[in-house]
Amino acid sequence: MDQAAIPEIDPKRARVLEGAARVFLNYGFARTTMDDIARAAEMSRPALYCLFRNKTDIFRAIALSMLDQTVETMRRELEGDRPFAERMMAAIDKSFIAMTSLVNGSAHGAELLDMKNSLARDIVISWRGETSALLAGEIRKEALRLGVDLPSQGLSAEGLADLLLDGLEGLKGRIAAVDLQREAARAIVHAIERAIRP
Amino acid sequence: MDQAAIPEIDPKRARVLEGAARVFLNYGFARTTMDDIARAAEMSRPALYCLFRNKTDIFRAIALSMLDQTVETMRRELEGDRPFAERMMAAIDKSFIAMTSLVNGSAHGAELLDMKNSLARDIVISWRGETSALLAGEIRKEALRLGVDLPSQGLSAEGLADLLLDGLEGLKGRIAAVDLQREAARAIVHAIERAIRP
DNA sequence: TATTGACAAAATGACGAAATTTGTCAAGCT
DNA sequence: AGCTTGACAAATTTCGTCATTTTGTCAATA
Repeated sequence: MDQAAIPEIDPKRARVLEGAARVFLNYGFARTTMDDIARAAEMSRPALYCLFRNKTDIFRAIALSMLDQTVETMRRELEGDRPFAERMMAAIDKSFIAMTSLVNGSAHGAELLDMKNSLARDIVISWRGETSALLAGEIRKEALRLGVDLPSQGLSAEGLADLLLDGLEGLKGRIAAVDLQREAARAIVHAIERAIRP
Repeated sequence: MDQAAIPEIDPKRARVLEGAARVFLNYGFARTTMDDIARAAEMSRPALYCLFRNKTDIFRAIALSMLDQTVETMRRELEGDRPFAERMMAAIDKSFIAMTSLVNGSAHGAELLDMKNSLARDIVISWRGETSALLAGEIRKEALRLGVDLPSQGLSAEGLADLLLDGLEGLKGRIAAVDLQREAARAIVHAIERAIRP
C-alpha cells in the first residue's frame, strides 16, 4: 500500500504517466522517445529524469498504476451484500474487461501487453497473485455462507480463482466483441457457482 | 481424416518431419536452414523440395502432425466406460501435458509455440475447435448420464470445454513442474464435474 | 529549488559489400 | 523410369561502417 501510494500522490508524476500512456498506446514502446513523453506531459525532457530514471521505469510505473487501479476497482465492486454472481460479474466487468477493451481499441495495445510480459513481468505476476487472492477470498466467503467446506469436497478457493482468471485470459484472446466477452465471463462465474454449491 | 492420412503414410515425409522437429527444437525456426533439415533427415537438400514447398510448409506439417496426434490420442483415451473424471484426466495427461512437457524441455520450445501463433495459426485454431468439440461431447454425455439438462441449468458443454482448455493453457504458463500441472488439471476437471452434477 | 539548454556517451538507422540460403535446374545413378 | 545430386542464379541475411538520433547528466538560470 505505502509503496504504491507515495508515487501516486505526486501530481507531476501522474501527469507524466497519463501523457506517456497516451503516447505508448499510439506509437508503441520502441517508437516513443523521451522527448515525445516530455511534450505529452508538457515539460522538458530533462525534467523527466528528476521523476523517473528512464523510459522503462515510466512504462513499469504505468503498468503498476493501471494494475493497482484494477485491483482497487475489483475490491470495491466485490463489497456489499448483493448476490455472489452479481458482485463477481461487476468486479470482472469493471476491472478486467474494461482494461482489455481499453488496450484492444488502441493501435499498439497488443505490443504493450507483450511488454508487460517482459519489462513488467514481476509486476504482472504480483498483480495476478493479489487478484487471485482477492477472488479466492470471495469464493471462500460464499462457500462459507452456503455451509460448504471446500477442501473436503476436493476443491480449493485458490484453484477456482486461478481457473476463473485463466478462463478470462483465454476468452480475452479468443473473443473480440466486449458483450460476448461478458457473456462468456458470466458462464464461467456460473460454472464456479455451481461447483461450490452444496 | 483423408487429408491428414495421405501425407502421414509417406515414410520419407515422416523422416523429414521427425528430423526437422529435432532441429527446430534445438535451433529455433529462424536459425535452422534447409541444409540442417536435409542432414537431419539424411537426404540431400534438393530432395526436400520434392516433398515440401519450403521451410514454412515443413513447420506447418510438423504442427499439423503433432496436433492431429494429440486429438487422436485424446479421442482414444476418452473411449471406454471408466468414470468421467478418470477418462478426462487420462486424455489431458496423455495429450496436452505430454505435448507441453516435450516442448518445455527443449531450448527453443517457446519460440516454436510463438510460431504456432503466426505461421500455423489456422492449424492451431482448427485444432482448438476439434479438441473443444471432443471435450464438449464428453461433458454432454456425462450430463446426459446424470440426467442433467445443461442449457436449463445455465450451462453449455462448449462453454465448459472452453473453460477447461483455457484453464489448461493458463496453468501451462504458470506452473513448470509436470506433476503440479497434473494436480492443477485434476482440480479443474473436478470443478467441472461438480458444476454439472444434478 | 525546480527547470532548462547544452553536451558527451550510447543507441539506432542507413546502406553497400560480402556471404549465406533458397529454390530450380539438367545430369547422373540404381 | 524414378529418385537423387551438384551446380547455379535469385533472394535474403549478415556484416562493417558511418551519420543521425536519443539518452542521461551536467552547470547555469529564473
